[in-house]
Amino acid sequence: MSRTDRKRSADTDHHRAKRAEKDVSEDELDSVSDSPNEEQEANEESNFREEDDKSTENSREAREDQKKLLKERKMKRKSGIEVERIKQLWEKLRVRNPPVPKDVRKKLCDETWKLCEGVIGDLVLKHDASRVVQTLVKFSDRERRDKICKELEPYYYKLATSAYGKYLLIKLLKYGSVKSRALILHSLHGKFRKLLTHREGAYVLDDTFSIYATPEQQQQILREFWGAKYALFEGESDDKRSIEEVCAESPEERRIIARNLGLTIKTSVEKGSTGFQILHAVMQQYVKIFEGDEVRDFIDLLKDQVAEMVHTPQGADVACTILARSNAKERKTILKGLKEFAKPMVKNQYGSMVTQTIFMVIDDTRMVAKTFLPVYTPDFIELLTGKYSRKPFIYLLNGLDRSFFSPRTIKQLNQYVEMSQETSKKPQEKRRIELLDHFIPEFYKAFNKKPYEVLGENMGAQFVLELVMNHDELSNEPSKERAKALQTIIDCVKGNLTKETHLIHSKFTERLLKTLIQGGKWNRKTKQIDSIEGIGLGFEFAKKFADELFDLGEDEDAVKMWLSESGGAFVIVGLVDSFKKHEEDKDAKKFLDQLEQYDEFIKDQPDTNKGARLLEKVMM
DNA sequence: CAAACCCCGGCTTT
DNA sequence: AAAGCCGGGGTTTGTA
Repeated sequence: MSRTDRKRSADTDHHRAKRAEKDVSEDELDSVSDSPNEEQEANEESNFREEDDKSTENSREAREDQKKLLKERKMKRKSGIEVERIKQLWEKLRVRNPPVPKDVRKKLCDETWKLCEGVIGDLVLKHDASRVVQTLVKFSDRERRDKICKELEPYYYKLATSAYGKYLLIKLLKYGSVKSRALILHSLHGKFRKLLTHREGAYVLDDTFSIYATPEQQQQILREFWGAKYALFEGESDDKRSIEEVCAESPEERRIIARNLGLTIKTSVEKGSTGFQILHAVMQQYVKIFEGDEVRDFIDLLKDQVAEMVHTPQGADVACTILARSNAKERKTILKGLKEFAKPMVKNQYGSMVTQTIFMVIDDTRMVAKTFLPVYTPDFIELLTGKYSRKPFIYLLNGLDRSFFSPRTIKQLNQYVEMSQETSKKPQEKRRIELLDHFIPEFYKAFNKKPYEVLGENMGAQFVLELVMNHDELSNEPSKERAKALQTIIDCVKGNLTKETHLIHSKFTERLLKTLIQGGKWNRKTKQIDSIEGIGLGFEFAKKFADELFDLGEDEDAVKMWLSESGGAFVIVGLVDSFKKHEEDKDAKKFLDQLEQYDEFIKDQPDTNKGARLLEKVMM
């Protein structure tokens, strides 16, 4: 039964219909098919039996069946009354609309608990009774939950692999204390590998691993996949070595571990479990130690489904590793499978790293551009301003600039590049430039489409700055596009500054303008500007800017307007700095002279206008 | 570039 | 289950 089926049957149930619709906290368990009745239960059990011994011969079958049926009836008589009573209580307990008053709920709970205590193990594998226990868990206090957990200790594997029991197990983990979670983990210990390949168990294990297990417990679980020898629980072994350490010590051990991991991965992937986070973690271990043919086989196994793992931390690491280590042909296949998901991938925290790794390690930049550009083009503005998605593009423009990438990230990305040495030949910088060559026209197109909106967004303005400041030697030198963009920027900041909507009021505008006027970013180390020459920035831009906005000092109102905004005044500071270096230019000189007239006006600015304060100093 | 700030997810508490 | 604290990462800011 699929999840949706389950939901549907739940929805049609008459009990359910009365329920408040918005109650989403309802656990999945409760949405298991409703209206349990004896027939269904009997069916369940007979199904179970059939599964257990399929080998029964026809002739003996009848007799065996009868025997079992009899036994079943007996069982029912023995604990049947209790089950009935428990279910009655549960019917009252589970009502949601109106909710059961607390005191009544407690009474019902206590009574249910009295009946359940000691027989929980018998209840949990029946689909209706297991729901009773779930509700009980939900409404119980810490102490009682712990007791339930303890009582179920021998049953957890069965629970995890049971279509009905698995929900109870998840619920126990969810509401359980740290201690009871450890208990459950411990009881499942030794069975993790079996669970991963089990239809129901894989879900339970994945949740357990990715949501409830502590980092130590995660390591513990993963070690079990190395091989039986390493499946020791805490206390049983103090071996805390990482997989690399163990494998570095003994080639023989490495071989065994690699075989175990490889086999597990292969089985799971072929079963269609590529999306499980725990599997990503197992793969992450594997790719740390695989070598030779193992690498080729692994890539071959996954090359069509990389998209399924780029959104988890471990999966992204695996994806980056195989991208780095695959050869040209393999990369082509991988990219083909990724194309369709390129947009969600680059927007994802981890997926954007994968995207950037693709940009950084693949020699065939033409193929990369051809694969991704068409997907990005319709939404470039969104992507350029996205928290994560902008990173790969910033990289293209500016390399691994430390003001955009943390040392940790830089190190990690460089490791992938390192790994790619065997299969990639071009210098990394060459790859970046080639790719940029393809991308830059699209960047400009995106900006031109909605310049005002892009500049209005902080991230957008930052990107535009990187864009126009880029001065790599590209084959189709985009100087025309750049000049046009610079003009567009000036056009966008024309107009009345006192208007709320003027760009000067959005945070980054002032920086953008000042940097362009200075002709480069301020370098704190060298205490000067890293100026970029020959692309129309610096003095050239400053003159143009002053000319278009202030008519080079002849338009008093415009100058005053800029001076009375702190942000605007900082921009003027930039102009003054720039013009002072070029006093031989008559326009520059004229502007400076004109500005002297505003001496008083600047002095009269309140202290909140920090830009004006600074301007006073610079003008002296 | 560094300090301040902010936002979010995870964890603890009631 | 809700509220609040904490730490990490990312962003903004300050104005050389």
